[in-house]
Amino acid sequence: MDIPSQYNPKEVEDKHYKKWFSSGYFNAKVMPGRKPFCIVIPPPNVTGILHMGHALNNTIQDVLVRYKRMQGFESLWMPGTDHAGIATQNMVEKSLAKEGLRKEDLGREEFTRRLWDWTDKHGTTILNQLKKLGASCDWDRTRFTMDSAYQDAVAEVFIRLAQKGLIYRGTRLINWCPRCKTALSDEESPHREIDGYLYYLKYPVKARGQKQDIPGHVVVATTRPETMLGDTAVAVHPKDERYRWLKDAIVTLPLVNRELKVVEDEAIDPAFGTGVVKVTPAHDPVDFALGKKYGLEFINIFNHDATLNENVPKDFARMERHDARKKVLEELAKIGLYDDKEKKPYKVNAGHCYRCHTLIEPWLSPQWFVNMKPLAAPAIRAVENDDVRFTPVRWKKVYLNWMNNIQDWCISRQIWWGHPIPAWYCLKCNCDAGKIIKTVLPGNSPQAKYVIADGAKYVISKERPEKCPDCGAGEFIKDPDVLDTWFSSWLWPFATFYWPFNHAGQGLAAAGQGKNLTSSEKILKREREVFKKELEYFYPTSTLVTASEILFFWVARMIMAGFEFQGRAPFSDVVIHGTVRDAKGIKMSKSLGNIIDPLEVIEKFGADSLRFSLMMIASSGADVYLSDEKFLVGRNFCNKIWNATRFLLLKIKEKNITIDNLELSNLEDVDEWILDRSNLAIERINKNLVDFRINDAAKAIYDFFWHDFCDWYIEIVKDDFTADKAKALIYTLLNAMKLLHPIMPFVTEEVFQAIKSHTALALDETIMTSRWPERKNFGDVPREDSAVNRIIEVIENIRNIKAELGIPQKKIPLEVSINKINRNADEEIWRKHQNWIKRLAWIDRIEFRDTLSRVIYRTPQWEFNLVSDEVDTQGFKAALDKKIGQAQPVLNKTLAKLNNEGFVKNADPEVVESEKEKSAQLSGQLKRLTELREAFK
RNA sequence: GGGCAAUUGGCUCAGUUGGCUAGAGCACUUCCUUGACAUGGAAGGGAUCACAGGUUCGAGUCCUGUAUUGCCCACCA
Repeated sequence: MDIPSQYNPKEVEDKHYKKWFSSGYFNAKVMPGRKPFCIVIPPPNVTGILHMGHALNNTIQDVLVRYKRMQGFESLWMPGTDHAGIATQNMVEKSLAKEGLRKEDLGREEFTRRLWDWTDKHGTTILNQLKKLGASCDWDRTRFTMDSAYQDAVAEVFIRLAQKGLIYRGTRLINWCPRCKTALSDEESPHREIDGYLYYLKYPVKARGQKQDIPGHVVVATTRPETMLGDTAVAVHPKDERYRWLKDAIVTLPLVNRELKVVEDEAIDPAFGTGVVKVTPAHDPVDFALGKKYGLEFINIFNHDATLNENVPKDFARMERHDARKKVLEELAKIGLYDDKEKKPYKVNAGHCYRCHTLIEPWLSPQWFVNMKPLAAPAIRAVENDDVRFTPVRWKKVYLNWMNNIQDWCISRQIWWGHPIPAWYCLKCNCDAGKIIKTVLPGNSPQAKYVIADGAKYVISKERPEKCPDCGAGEFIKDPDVLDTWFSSWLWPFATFYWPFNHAGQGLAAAGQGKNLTSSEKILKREREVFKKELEYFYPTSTLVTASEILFFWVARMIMAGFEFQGRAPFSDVVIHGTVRDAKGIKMSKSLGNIIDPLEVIEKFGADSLRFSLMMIASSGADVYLSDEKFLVGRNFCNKIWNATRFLLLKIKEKNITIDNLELSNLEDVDEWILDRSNLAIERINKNLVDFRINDAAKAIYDFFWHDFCDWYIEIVKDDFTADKAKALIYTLLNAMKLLHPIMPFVTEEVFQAIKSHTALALDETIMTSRWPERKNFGDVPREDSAVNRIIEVIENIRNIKAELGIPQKKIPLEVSINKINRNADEEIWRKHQNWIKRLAWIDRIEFRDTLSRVIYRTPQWEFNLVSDEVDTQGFKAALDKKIGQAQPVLNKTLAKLNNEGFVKNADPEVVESEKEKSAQLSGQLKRLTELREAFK
């Protein structure tokens, strides 16, 4: 039998994965009488390529799914991808640019076709990469947020919310990305600090009527001077005495020569700037509110690409916003209304597009919104009640804080890739009312042909309406916008089960896009029943594993959708893990060039090494700092497992031992010891996995396997390798492999299969579906005081003293003297286990005597001497002094406690007792150490 | 501006209801190729638990304040 001394993951991983997949081990189905466990994957973008964040996220999920599967749950991990509207469109646009084309050159239909082509070609890349990682998803269920049944779910949801009055169309100031040329939600426009200036502009003022004692101008402070072209008012605080006179003045907007209104509002801070604010209702959220409140004019001065439009003086039209700023300042300076020396550096917080990082322009435009407050209510309650729990729990507060301040959600996007908005506009009615204008916008707006104004009348319907309910005309245009990607993602936990069951499954739907299905109505009906049952069985799902970045985007909204459309939360636990960073703590990103590619790590060390290392490092919820060396833990552990197995199997072969059952017999103390340690490991791992402390579970199995099993048990048992021992070894090894399987699926399967083929055991087909180990008692072992623990202590003492004496690792004789008290029992332990001591402490013979020529170590039970000429007394004495120096203050502290009445009176009696024991033990120890030290003068 | 965290050996982190001579991994020092593994084994050094108060018989752990760092939210131009 040839087993190489180094584990080679490459030969192993693909082989096992193929086998698992083709055997259907990943598939889950409705199993009445069996409890379900379900995780829906956070669907990666179709544009995605596996990065370390995915590796971390999906390893955690796989660990949980595999653990539950082995525990006998019907364990489903639902996979799929997200169409990622803006991201995907940007990507395809980029590839188009290589051909020198823009999407407008192709037109919407052709561009959409390209998007589908691209999705078909690249959309499964990341799923295949997840397979490399070992992900045990039920791949037959793979869903896509744009497949036909899913589109139906999205339309259904839109219609239901619209019917409830929770969706409305309105003209609001929204976050506009001038590069992606679409509206974004607040969440998609994160604020970032940018360096800017506070500019002081002078607006000419003259008296209204007789009053003469007013200045010639008023100074306003602004960070965005270019927006002054859209000003329609100035504002001050009503109690600001300095500007009393403004009410009776005429303020003129320079360059434009528009008269500005003067408004007074509590919101104005007199202490900021000059206390006078320029008001641009169409381009600033605060000003927008003021505009609404005081009935100001809204003048939109920007095009959709953030160039100035025709609502500004001719010289400025079509200028880019930054150039316009420069020119506005120059022109004002020319007429003495601005002095460049008076600007002050100022940090501005401004929204940025989360896809392309372009500075957001607050822009007034008609969009679709969801009124979120009513949806939030049950989702807040559920988290408050712990019906949905967060791990780590601190996220609960973050969630509640956001939910309690939730704003309406802008869901329309002016892009081409995404779910259509099921809204239709009657051309006749709307054109007659001037609400739809047939025109061509400058630039390349997707709304090129029709401008649908605020207040246009619409019909909400999945299909094109036949007739207008008002005028009876039959010509409609479809709303040209698409829905926010997250408007489909928030349905993921139930839309993946084909809710609302109007469409058949993937196969059928893909074949006919829903059109050729009339002949298959029976199948459709049957499928519908199946899907309903599945949703009933697997929903609510169990645990959602995600990064904190998408808590609001996705997690919060899923909880809301769950309540709204299923009447229940979509999952009971949300596990939030940290962000993957490099060794310096900087977030890994492609643009910074500090990424570590998980696929390269898999290639180099294997998926198990990657998985184990990640799980070991990622303490729950904390950020993960990675560097190449970190993966050595996993690689070394794989190798350790491999070699331990190799050793056992070679020994079994060499001794010609046949193992055909795992009924353990003739157990000795050391066997009971390791079985006890096994039980402890099982307990720890279960506890930690239930609490989602996967790193602690990983540590527990690591310590058990490496230290208890390899360092002690295998080492002790080595020279007494009987058939009974072999059984106990294999039994323990199998249990360890099962405990480790969720984290390291491949090497554990390899070991499992190796055991299977090298023994006569009737094992399961695969470790994947074998039963999770349970605690089992083998006689009662006094844990602390067992003979094995005492011998381990002896061995450690001898090794320790040898090092202190500077005796190199050579075999030397040991003299031992056992104390008279309890002599027989103690001596028996020594005599019985002297072979262990000899081998593991490097002793060549043990002599039992009444008195020793020299005592070098002493315990209450025995004392011993190491016979060697090469003794470094200096080092030994120093070591003794150090030990005495450490023990003395502790003893003093303990005695002080015991002399303290308060302590003896108030402390738990058990604690007092243990302090007493401690003091006795310490003073004994100190006495022995001091005696030894004296003897070594 | 509001909120939430964190601060423990050189580095990364444990320390779960207050009882700890504060643990682990990596790194470091010394020794060992012994018949599974040098991707290994053995031993060791190294921390006044950010700081200042407080509660308590007792504080790394609870409370208050300070400092530093990080994250999230927010319409102060």
